[in-house]
Amino acid sequence: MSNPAPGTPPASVDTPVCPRTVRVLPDVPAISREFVYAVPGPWSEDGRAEQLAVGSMVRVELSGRRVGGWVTELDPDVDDEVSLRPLAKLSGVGPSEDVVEICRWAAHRWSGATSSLLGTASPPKMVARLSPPRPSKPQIMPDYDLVAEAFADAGAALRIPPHGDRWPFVLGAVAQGNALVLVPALHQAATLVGRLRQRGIAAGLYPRDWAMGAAGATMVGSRAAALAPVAGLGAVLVIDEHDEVYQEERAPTWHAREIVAERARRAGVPCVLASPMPTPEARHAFPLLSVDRRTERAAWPLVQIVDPRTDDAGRGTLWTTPVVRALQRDGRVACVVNRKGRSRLMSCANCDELVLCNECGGAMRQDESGTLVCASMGHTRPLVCLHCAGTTMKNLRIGVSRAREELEALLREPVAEVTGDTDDKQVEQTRVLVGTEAVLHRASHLDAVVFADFDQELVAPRYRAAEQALAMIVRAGRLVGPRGPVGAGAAGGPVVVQTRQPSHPVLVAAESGDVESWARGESARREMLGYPPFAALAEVSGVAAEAFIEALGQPLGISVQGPVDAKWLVRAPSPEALSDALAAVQRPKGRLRISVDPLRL
DNA sequence: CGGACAAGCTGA
DNA sequence: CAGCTTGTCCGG
Repeated sequence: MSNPAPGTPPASVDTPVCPRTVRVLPDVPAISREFVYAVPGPWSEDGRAEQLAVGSMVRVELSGRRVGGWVTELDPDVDDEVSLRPLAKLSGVGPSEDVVEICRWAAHRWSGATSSLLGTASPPKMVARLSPPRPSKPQIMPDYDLVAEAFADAGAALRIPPHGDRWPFVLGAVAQGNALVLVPALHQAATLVGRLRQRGIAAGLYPRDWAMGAAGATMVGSRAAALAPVAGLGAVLVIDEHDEVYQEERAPTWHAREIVAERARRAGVPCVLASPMPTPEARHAFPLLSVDRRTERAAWPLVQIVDPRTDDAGRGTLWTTPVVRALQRDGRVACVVNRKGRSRLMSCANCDELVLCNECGGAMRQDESGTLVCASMGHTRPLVCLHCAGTTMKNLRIGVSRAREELEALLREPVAEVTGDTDDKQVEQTRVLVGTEAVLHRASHLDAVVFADFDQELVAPRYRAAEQALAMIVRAGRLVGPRGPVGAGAAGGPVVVQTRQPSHPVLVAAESGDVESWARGESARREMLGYPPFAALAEVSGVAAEAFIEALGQPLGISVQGPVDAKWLVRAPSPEALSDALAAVQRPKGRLRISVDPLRL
């Protein structure tokens, strides 16, 4: 697909529309200015001028050196055409015009450089020309009312349980035309592409098959695929939209789900956000649809809650009797012991109740003077147990290494510690694995998963702690299988959760396979506390942060908190209000990092 | 970003 | 005051 030049005068009759000048955004991180270059005369003769389109990748001379860049406008208004330098090279086909526009929108939305988004939207290897699209077999819509309903209007937040079948919805998406399908991991995307091709559907993997999408095909990929070219886009589907991998962690901290939702809106096609636990963001943007309750419940894992306060034998160690018993049964098991973050968790030495903030529910720790301070909001209270008035607390934090040693002694068999650099062979050969959350990414097909200290997750000083905790149970549940026989598969093993908060909404949701009441509560809480999607946040840090905050001032509706650890928090009632306010500030010199709606906060 | 150029610092 | 470092500006 070569874009016709928009806004070119209708004048010259038969001559092909060839731009004489183009505006170019250089691919240099620190440069956000665009520059106008002349299209070299000979390019009109050899057809290169004709190929120029918004998004085209070119090389230009910029202050004495050659840099890459993207064409952002054809025949822009310019004062003196004479002094323009010529384009140095036409490198290849680039992002389509709609994607260039989306990159501009996203750069503003997440207060970052357009060039960084265009880089993600560009082919990994230069593409000289697009080949004509492969024919895609006409699709038969799956005979399933929910699929039809999901893709009927603007889209939906679609609740499918951890072991629910997403394939009918993939077929539903491709039945609308060329689809954009996002999955959390690239290997899942590759599998999906294979399945689609078996069905005779023209599908490509992003970024590898960039040119296929540009020519016209269904595109499947992970986060980066949000910026894939898809000529003839008919529908968008995001699988497991709750997964955190959809947000870029480097600034600009763009979110694939938000980008594809905006693309779908602009293209007037449906956008379906599927997940076992639709996020407040998805539920805020789209109507909620769900499979029926009975099907949903059966496709959740079996979740067993163990409260260490009721297990005398377990006092003082991480491993309670029910957990040890579960681990002694046959089969492969993984234990998650999380020591991430600095949330040192304490419990009362007398009654074993957790030491939590009575104002916000977050974990508390002792400061130098012995006073309890909550990590999230900074509330303080004296060192007294609210439950039994005890004044002696014990530290619950335990490292993975010690947990492994304890477990090995209890089970009298080898236990492998899984870290980032444990080799796969060892992971495969050992029956019992211990590690941080990473163990859930490394292992496959387990017979049980144990969360040894789930309270660390539930009370972590992050506003998304509960959501992240539930997502972990979903991940574990996928490794052990569904609680009830689903289709041909047998019932799977348990996800065992050790917690001192057995009635926490996240655990009630996981245990019952019904996340609705948790989700409503979570949305209400976010709205009340002013967190996304009901408000927008930006974390501003770096040496230039102070000057930036000073220049920002106090625009109406914008609040500024901090500095805490040399970081400021800017809060606005909406993403638009936030990005407009941030964009209005003249950027001071020096390093500045702006994280919009950061995950860890 | 990286080159150009200006202003500031140093040593003979 | 040459020779060098450091800072600031700007690119078509």
